Amino acid sequence: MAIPRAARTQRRTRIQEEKEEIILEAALDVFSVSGFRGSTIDQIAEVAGMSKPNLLYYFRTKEAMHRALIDRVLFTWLEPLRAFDSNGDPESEIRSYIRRKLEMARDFPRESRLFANEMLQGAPHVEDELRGPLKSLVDEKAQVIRAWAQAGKIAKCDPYHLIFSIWSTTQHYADFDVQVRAVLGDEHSGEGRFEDAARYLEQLFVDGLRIRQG
Amino acid sequence: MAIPRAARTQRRTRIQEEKEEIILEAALDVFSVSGFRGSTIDQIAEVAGMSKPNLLYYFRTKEAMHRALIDRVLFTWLEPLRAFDSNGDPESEIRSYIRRKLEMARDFPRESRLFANEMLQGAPHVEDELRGPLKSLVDEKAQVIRAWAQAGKIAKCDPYHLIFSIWSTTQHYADFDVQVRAVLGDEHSGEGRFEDAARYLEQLFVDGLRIRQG
DNA sequence: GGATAATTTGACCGATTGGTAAACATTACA
DNA sequence: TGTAATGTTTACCAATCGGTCAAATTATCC
Repeated sequence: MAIPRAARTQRRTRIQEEKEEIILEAALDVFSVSGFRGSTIDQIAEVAGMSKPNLLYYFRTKEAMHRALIDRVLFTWLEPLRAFDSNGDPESEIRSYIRRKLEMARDFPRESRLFANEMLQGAPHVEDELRGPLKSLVDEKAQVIRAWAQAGKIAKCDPYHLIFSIWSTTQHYADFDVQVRAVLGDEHSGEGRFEDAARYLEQLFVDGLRIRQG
Repeated sequence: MAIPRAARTQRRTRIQEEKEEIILEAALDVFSVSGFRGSTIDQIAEVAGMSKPNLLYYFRTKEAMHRALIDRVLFTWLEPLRAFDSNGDPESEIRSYIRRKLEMARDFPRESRLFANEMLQGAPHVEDELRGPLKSLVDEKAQVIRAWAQAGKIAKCDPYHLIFSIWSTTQHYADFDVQVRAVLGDEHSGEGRFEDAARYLEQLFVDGLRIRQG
């Protein structure tokens, strides 16, 4: 008789590892587009190429699948901020943080959209993680930025809103990809748009628009 | 016998105006959180305080409701960009554009989320509007910005990515509101956060972070 | 006030939803 | 190679989905 997944205590078999990977991959495809409520187990099963009861053998509910996915994404999603080095040079740290976040938007757009979907719905499944680990990490890095500002290395500015603005500008290229492509037109919506975005954003954050009064 | 709404040609009655307004208001509540697929007519009917068949008397399908809502939101959503004055002073135009967009994120977060939801799903219902009217408007304003750059009034920069960055940074406070509140903590997530954001963003766009090499 | 048009609702439909039961197939391991 | 554990599928369930219909109710206008 099959043992329900949650009750298993022994280490996972090869098949379990493989299949769970396939399922989460398919779930990412579906959840990232339609959100939790808008996605169905049948859709995920079809993308994964297996039967619905087979999915439910590995994840007992739709919510468990979403949970596993969100947990994994949430961890890797904060990798660039964790890599933000307090001892580094302010300019190069901010530049490379922007670059890394932009690369993630380019290489992992589904992960970005999954997260965005969850935020739009009011983060019903991850609010604890936001108030806990996320807030702690941001608090820590905000202190670093504040110290830089007080040392005169960068302009005085609210470090939290600085982080928000880096998040939003970079993730925009994943979450609003359709809009970006539509506005840029077919000519400029190739992969080169990430180069252009990187160049623009680095300039924006380092120099601003250097507006001169007419 | 009742005449289906779409076939009516005479002017709308008072009741029609009122009820359609109530329905769209309720639909905005629901669609903005759960997206099109994740929302149900029953949910909207409950929020609107009327029976499901009554909703369907005014809007023949769920899609028609969403359509009417998106059309209206799309128009008002571009109001600030339309108000962007080519003959104005670059600094004050950009400043007030940021301010206006931020006010919209504060005062109309549901509209922002409705739009974000549609983008995340690949804009299946509005891609034409993006490639048509939206692109035209952005093209026009991008030309203005480009002219300012060439006249040396602002730094040379990609005007499209400039517009994207204003969109993303401002709308972030509506779309990712839960995250912003979670990170800022209960103390700083009152309405004052929009003042802080406005101050930070205006500084960012005008001066950048004015990073000085150590 | 009565006729007519507009509005509202309860009952219902077939399709789809998340999830289950149990039979069947495959794998791991002695 | 046998057998017990693991993995897979078909058939199915109750609940919910978008939407229809006809009857009942209300507003409008003469």
